[in-house]
Order: sequence, then structure tokens, then C-alpha cells
Amino acid sequence: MANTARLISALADPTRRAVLEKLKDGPRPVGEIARGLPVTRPAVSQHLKVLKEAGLVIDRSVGTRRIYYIDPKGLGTMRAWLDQFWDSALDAFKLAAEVEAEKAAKKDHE
Amino acid sequence: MANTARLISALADPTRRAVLEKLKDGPRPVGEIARGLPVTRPAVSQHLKVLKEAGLVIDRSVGTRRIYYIDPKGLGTMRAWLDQFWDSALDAFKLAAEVEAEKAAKKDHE
DNA sequence: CTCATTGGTTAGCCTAGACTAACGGTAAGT
DNA sequence: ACTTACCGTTAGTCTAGGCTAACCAATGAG
Repeated sequence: MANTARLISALADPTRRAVLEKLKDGPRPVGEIARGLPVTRPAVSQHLKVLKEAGLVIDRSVGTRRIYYIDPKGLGTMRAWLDQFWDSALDAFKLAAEVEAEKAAKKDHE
Repeated sequence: MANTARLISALADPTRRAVLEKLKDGPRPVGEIARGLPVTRPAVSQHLKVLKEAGLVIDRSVGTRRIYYIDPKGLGTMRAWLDQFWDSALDAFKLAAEVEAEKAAKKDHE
């Protein structure tokens, strides 16, 4: 998956996570998102562009305002990547633990 | 959860993900991890330090070598954070879709 | 004891990207 | 037409952090 990198780096920025945190409770216009955040509105606008390209948000124009939603698609692929990673890593961990146990057993009776 | 930020920023770097990808198949010493990567060994060592502080790897000294394992704990908390986020975001998305459907229905019979 | 191997650490350089200021563009109200 | 509100974009600055080179510490072999 190529855009996994884009997804993770999009989630890496604290301001961007704060934006998503606000959107978690429902759709919001840009101005309302920027209110309460320690950055200016253009900064929020740039972050929303990154989040959109990563597939984490969707936008919709209503009059002069632009409403942003969370896109479940992005979170889904992120979850899939993490799950795939988690499974094989856990297998490797168990295997390593078993190998260690065998080594310890061999050491015992010598 | 405070170290979620540290976890995500640790996963954000491509080199660090490549290191984890190598460790996914089993424990490796530092030199073997660095072999095949486009960076020098000290760079890998620095990345391993970050991954260790984030709770993503564990290390164990064997003679003059240092073996690195993947720590399932870090991946677990990462998964928990993502799940929590995913659930409430999906709820918000469904709610927004319903509101939109009601608006459309109202528009229909006027 | 000497030397080779394996790794962690530091200083310094350099690029990616987060931020603000200023501007332009569009929709609604008067 | 004029004004106000809301938003995206660009130029430019500045900091965080990734990289290498050089150095030091520890272990094992001879």
C-alpha cells in the first residue's frame, strides 16, 4: 500500500490530530475548527488539504462555507495496515520466545 | 494516552518503518538491520533508540552484539488508539449521513 | 596485552515542513 | 454596486529532526 506513508505522516502532526479530534464529534466549517486552536485559519486550511489528500477527510461547499467531515476510508486502510503488521510481528515475537526457552532448557542440563 | 504522539511520530519515518519491517520476521542485530538499508549504521542506531523509547522494540545484549525484537506492547496501544478513534468517527459519519438524508427528503416535497 | 568486531554517542550540516502575513476569490446581505 | 464574512493560496521565515563523520566503550580471539 503506497499511501500508507502519506496516511501516517498526516497523522503525525499534533495540530492535524487536534483537527481530527474536533471533527470526531461531527462536521465543522473551517472557521469553527480554527477557533480554539493555537494556529491561524490559513494553517488549518493547509492541514485540511493534507488530511484530504491522505483520505482522512471529505469536504462539501455550503454557500460561502466549506464543511469538513471525517472520511472513514482513511482510518480503515490505516487499521488494515496496522493489523497486518501486528499479526506477523506477534508471530515473530512468540517464535523468538520459544527459541529462547529452548536455549534456556539446553543450558539447564549441561 | 500521552505517548500516543510519540508512537505515531516514531512510525512516521520511512527508515524507521523499514527497520520494523526487517524486525517483523524475527530478531536481528544492529549490523544486520543496517545492511541493505540506504543509511549508515549510526543512523539505524539512532532510529532504534527512538523506537525503543516509543515502546516499539526491545533490545538484549548478547556478547558484543545487541539483538533487537519487536515489542507487541507498542503496537497494541497504537491499535487501541486507532480503534477508539475509528468508532466515534464512524458514529459521527453515520449521523451526518442521516441528517443529510432528512434534509434531502424535506427538499423533495416542497 | 593487542587487535578486530560490534554499537552507542556527539557535533554539525542540511532538508522537510509548519507557521504567518498578505492577497485574491466567491457568496450573501443591504 | 458596496460591504462583509468565509476560505484557499503563495512567498518567505524558522525550527525539528534525519544524516554522516569522527570518536569512544565493551567484548572476544589470538
